[in-house]
Amino acid sequence: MTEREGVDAVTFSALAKRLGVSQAAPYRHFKDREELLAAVATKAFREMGEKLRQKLRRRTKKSPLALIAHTYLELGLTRKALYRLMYASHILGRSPATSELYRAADEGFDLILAAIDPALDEMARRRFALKFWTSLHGIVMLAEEGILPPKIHKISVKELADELVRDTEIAIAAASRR
Amino acid sequence: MTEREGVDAVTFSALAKRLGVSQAAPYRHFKDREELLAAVATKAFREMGEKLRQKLRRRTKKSPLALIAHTYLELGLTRKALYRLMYASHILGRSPATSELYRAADEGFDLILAAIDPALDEMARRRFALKFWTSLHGIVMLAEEGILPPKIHKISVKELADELVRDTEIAIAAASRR
DNA sequence: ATGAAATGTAATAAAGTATAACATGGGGAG
DNA sequence: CTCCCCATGTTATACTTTATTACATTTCAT
Repeated sequence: MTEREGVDAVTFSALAKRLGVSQAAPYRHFKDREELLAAVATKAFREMGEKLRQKLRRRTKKSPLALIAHTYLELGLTRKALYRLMYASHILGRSPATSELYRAADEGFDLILAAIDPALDEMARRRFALKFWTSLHGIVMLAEEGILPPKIHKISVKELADELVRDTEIAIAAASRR
Repeated sequence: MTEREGVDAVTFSALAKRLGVSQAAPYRHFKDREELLAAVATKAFREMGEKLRQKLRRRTKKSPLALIAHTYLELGLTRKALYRLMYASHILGRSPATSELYRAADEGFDLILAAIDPALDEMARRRFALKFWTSLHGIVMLAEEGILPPKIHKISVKELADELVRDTEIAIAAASRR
């Protein structure tokens, strides 16, 4: 391992060196690496939530779902390691710190939920939100993997996300009409 | 780190111990950990492809897409670490070994593609396949995360996957009719 | 001002990665 | 058949990182 990248580069050693403190100092603030990473991930969720809420408040011409999709996509593609960490429960484990993380993540889900026609019954809304979220996550993950490089299969990632938004909105509209 | 799990538990040390050889022996077979993991992931893709092809050959009453969805889901939920590794390009890096991996992964995509009405034009088929794949991947990942525990949000993972299959099939049928 | 809590340090044990130098056994070329 | 080369294995070693322990110092609330 000559040089580490992404999450692997976040070590107590590196952190300590950057802060100009001893290697053991960070242990005064985080029980172990897991807790450190959980804190980072939680913060990331909160910040994304905040960013999303801001964007949603000053309503543009974009639909809420489109706004959400684009924000997820941007974060996922520009800060790959961070996005990945946010969903890396196997790294984050199940420390007490993690329950906070799940709360933060749930707030993200709530934002999606809020973007769906409140006239629909609760169950249908959850269903749509869940489908949207999982699908979006799948797009971001595979794109980020490089398994969906920008143009492979002749379809761009953004196009794919936009299509997801459109499909979802059409389905919601159809369900609302009934 | 008292005890490691998942991919982190796959170390040259552990491997050597299990095989009853010296710690350095595995380096004769794999350049480094990355290469070892890439090999494991590639094998997993191949095996899943094989399993899928088998299942698809002896046609049951299940539709091909349902078969694919259920297989992905099962692998993702019963062999979490492995499934995750398969899509962990940040771990697998970009060694020569990895291009093989991408080829293996692509074959998976081709299986999905083959399950979509060949009467449709190529572009539409790719689009459907891609949407289906990303969506399925999102469901599996989030389920595996524990972010979608079996019953959270009152919707089970399997239900979600089945809904994806249904939606996709309906959309394909609609597109074919035109 | 003082004593406890918070924060920092040095020292060290335990794992793991990776490489180098050296050993050996089996199979193919002659 | 013999020789030697290569695949495979070994020991030893350097380095990195995690994590803990025992000890020091700063801070700040009473």
